[in-house]
Amino acid sequence: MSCNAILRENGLRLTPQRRLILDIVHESGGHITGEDIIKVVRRKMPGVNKSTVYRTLELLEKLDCVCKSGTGDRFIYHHAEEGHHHHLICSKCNKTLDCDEDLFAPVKKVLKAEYGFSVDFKHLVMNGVCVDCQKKSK
Amino acid sequence: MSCNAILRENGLRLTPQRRLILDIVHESGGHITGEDIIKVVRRKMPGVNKSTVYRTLELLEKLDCVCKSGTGDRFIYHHAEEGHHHHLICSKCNKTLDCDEDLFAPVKKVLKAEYGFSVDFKHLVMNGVCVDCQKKSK
DNA sequence: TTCAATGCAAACAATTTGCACCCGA
DNA sequence: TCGGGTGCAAATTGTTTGCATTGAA
Repeated sequence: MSCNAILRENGLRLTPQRRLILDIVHESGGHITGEDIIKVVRRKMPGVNKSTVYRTLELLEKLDCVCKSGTGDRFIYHHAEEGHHHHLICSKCNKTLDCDEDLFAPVKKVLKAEYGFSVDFKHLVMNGVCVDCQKKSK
Repeated sequence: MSCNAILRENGLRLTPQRRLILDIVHESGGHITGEDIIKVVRRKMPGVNKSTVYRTLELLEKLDCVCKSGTGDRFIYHHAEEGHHHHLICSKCNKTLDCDEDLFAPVKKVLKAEYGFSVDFKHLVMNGVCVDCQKKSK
């Protein structure tokens, strides 16, 4: 179901601001920080307030239109439709990569079996060093 | 090498404050947030300032005596000596659990092979629901 | 006497909240 | 006209920084 439909279903509207924010998250490909969303918003639709951005993100998260994860010092958002994937963030160049969630299926199983913990693997952020930066540092 | 030794080696001192903070991180078993450290400090040694706490943590991290990981909205610290383990944080009760890092060895390998990404698995924080809360919600 | 160490207050950054106005169904 | 939606400013939260004082080697 589209975000628009989800909104309507809850008696909410797809305002230009919400449309914009939704688009930005979408266009980001993988994921994007709240701060960066605000930057883009300021460029594309000046006058839109950051509180609107955060409120919209909160709303969209509640409606499962976007996912929110923590990267250590801030939050990142990504489109829920794009399926669950994990985030690889290069600590050298800050570039980000996504990887498939299936990779973690075995781990998930073990955690459940051995620790009784059912992990929410929608929200996994990993730091490390990407290929390019590894080459550079040689 | 003990933290004390590491400090001395760098011409630094193991002051009562540092000793206390080190102890708190140690006693926390798994890991503890900066805020919680401050709370315990206030109880055990009132008058010690939070800036001292954070500065000490920063120092201890630089000296590899403690590790710092981020959960999105805050940081958690744990003793470096206790080896690298990952953190399971229950999103219902906020209880935390640690799991072994070996669990992720296969994943690490795949990420390296398929994405060329060398993950730093010292700092992994996972959200989910713990056994107890799963029972409760039934 | 020197410089590491601390307390205090103020700065910070990212995010959240209170409030009043506005506008569309 | 009712309440969803927004902008604005101020509040919060966790953490960091600047600065002057203190105290141990």
